[in-house]
Amino acid sequence: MENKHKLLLIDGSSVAFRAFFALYNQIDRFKAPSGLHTNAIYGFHLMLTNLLERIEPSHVLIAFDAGKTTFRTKMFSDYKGGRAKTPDEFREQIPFIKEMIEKLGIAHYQLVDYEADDIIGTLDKMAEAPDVSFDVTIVTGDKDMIQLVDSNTTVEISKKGVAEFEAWTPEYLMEKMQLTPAQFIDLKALMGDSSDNYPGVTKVGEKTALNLLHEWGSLENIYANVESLKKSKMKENLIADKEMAFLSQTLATIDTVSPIEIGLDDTVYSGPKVDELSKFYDEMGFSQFKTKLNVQNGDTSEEIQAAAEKIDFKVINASDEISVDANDFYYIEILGDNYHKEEIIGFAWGNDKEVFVSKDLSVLAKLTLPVNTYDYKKNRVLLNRIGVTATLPNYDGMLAKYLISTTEDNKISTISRLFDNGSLRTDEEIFGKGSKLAIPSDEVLFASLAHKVHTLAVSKDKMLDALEENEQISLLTEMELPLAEVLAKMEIQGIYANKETLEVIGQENEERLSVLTKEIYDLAGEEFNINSTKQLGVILFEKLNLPHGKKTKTGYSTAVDVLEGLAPIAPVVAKILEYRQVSKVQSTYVKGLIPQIAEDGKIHTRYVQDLTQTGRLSSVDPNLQNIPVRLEEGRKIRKAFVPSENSTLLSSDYSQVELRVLAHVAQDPNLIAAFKEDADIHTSTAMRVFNIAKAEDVTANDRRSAKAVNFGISYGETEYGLARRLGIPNKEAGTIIKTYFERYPEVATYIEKTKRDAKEKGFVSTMFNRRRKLPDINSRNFNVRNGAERQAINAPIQGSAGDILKIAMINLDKALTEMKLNAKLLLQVHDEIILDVPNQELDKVKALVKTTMENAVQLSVPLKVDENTGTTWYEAK
DNA sequence: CCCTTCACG
DNA sequence: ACGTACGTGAAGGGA
Repeated sequence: MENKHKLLLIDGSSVAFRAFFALYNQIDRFKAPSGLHTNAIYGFHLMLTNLLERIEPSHVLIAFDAGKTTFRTKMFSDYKGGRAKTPDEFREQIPFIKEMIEKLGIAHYQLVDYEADDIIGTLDKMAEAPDVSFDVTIVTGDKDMIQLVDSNTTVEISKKGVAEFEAWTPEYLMEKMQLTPAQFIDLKALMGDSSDNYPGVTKVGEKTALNLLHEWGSLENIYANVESLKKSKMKENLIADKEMAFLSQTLATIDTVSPIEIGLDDTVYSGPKVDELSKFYDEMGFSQFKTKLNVQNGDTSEEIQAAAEKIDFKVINASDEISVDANDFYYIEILGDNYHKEEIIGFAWGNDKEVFVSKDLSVLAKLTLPVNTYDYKKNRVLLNRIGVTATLPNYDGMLAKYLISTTEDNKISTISRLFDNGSLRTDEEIFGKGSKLAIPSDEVLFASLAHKVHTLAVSKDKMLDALEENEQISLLTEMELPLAEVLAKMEIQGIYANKETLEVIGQENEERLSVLTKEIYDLAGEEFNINSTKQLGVILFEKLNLPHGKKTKTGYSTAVDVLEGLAPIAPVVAKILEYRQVSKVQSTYVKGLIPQIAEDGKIHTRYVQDLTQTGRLSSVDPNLQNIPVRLEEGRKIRKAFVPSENSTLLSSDYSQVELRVLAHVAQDPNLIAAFKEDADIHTSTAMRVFNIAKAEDVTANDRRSAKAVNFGISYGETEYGLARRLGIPNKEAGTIIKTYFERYPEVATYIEKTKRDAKEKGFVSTMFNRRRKLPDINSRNFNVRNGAERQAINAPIQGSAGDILKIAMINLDKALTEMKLNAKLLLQVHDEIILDVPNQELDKVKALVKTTMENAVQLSVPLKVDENTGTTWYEAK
């Protein structure tokens, strides 16, 4: 096969500008030793690295604007006029960006009288000549270059930060705006461009321009038919501004035959000039890039150490005396994440002054604890596997970092960056990733372990200060740390899963799937891969010509709601829906779970304690928080989950806990009253919103609507969303929401206050001071901002409910121990816990779980717990 | 590796 | 003028 070349063309001026503003809020952090600001240089580098890794181009060119005046200013003197002066902090960085580009082995170019766009357009056309045929990716900060997209040119526009781009292709342009690339020029001709400062046609914005183009196809055709437009202000404007429209069209058109003096051969990507680049990084103070560069070029560990920071350590063997102090940290390394299966490959302990490392497990067993940790739960499980019981410390670096901020991950390398000097290399750098994951040499491994312990020790005080500042100390010591112990025990305990039961279900599924497959092939008139949405789309919407609803960015959507609409008119669709259901159960829950059953006949999930934005847990490897329940089809899977001998499964769940939390935090009298009366909350809302006097007069449909509103409110639902969900007109949904807020006025006040608070402080909190930062809450982008507002409304509710169950679990574990009961907590599913209870303890434990959960905290409304028991999880629900 | 789909609260 | 509910994890397809 022909090896296709890939050309990456970057609008350096606009990307640099984007980079500058992406890191503008941290401008003071980015300073070279010389005092030069480096945020744009750094951000530009990040973007570049990201693009080079993702696109793997063979050729790259970065084009810059040459100066203020261009051939366009000669045509229209106001072109790009009226722009705010570029900040000095930005301008001073441009020469360094160019220097960096050269050292990275990338070509850059600018041309007097022309813009970067024209250079890129010209090279793009050269790269499309039949004898060369490159794949071209153009990267820029604004939409002007969308006109260049075609079958082998993609335009990526920087969206957010330094890593997010929106990729424009002809298909995407058609889907988003129903325009061809050439029409995009006419769009700008009509609507003008405020940043390039040409006006287009008076009063014509994007919407009107799109309507005109959809109707007439081109600017020329609009004017050819302008007289046939019905009399309106718009028609007058079009006629009056005709000249400006065509001038704008010319200004908007990129010159693809500009007189550039370079060719494609000059854009070959040669790769970094390591020594020069390394020196440049020193000048800029980019220690992380330097470390990475050294690693990529296979330097010995010694040199890596020199580039990073050398942490001294002592290697300890089984026969050595060891010393450990309660203020020390310890850290245990495994390859990958699954601490139920992976072997310990080394460990370290110590403090910011001295660190010890070892690979000898007998040494690990001698470490008498408590000692500060990083991911206590992991250590507790790993030590348990070698017969050692870990002791809970008062501080855990991972949990502390998670509580301080959920915006980033909580890796030690991230802690190093945020709370130390950032010299710690990432695990990916040390161990590789994917298929290349491997244990490094002892030398590298030990250095890395020592550095981790050092980082944890150095960062502890700063992180405690941050927790103190946030009033989160007790959240760490009284919630997350004790919970880590409870979760560790649950994970170690595991839940029995019956392989035979799963196999029987699997057998039945296979038979059904093979029948369904045949039926679908028959109805479709051909064989195809039913699991492929792409192939399915072709069958349904091209071959069978069914009406397609929404489209995804890759093709037709075949999601359930779309298919459900088609089922009545095409029998094959009903079969496909049934196939999907069975196939989901088969692949994820039968085929997926069987290999997860360990030798002890149990499944041991891992709860991720430091991930969610709201404070909930998540469950992985396997996920036991999404075992089917809603449809009988999948619910059968629960028959495979069983208690230990002479025991029963007990499932206890909070009833409407999030709405109760809402009632409490909002202090809404009507909502509180409803819960105090133990009313059916959805019926109660229906009565209030639809003005129904008696509960028995509430129809099923009223209740369904009320239920949708009750849930929607805590997610910040909009009128449009509710209308769609209920299949009613927007206006009607609007009335329902409006009435809801009249009946529950304090809920309305609470939501407004929460949004205001979030905008002011940049974060929201749960009842227990857990925080969620909302960096987008003041975004100028309507969608992004609205999204953040919904998160602001939801996070305190979902998060407080999560915190409440965490408290209940800690209290319950304690009570079970104190009462010397043998019942064991097995699983947690957000508002529900599942226990394995010896039959003779059942009554006692049932009552204990209920009271413990209902009294975890005192709210203005009662907490209510429902319970179910059974000899399988299927029955206990 | 990203996208889509679908399982749960 | 813009798209649409919050929070997750896993599997399969296809580049």
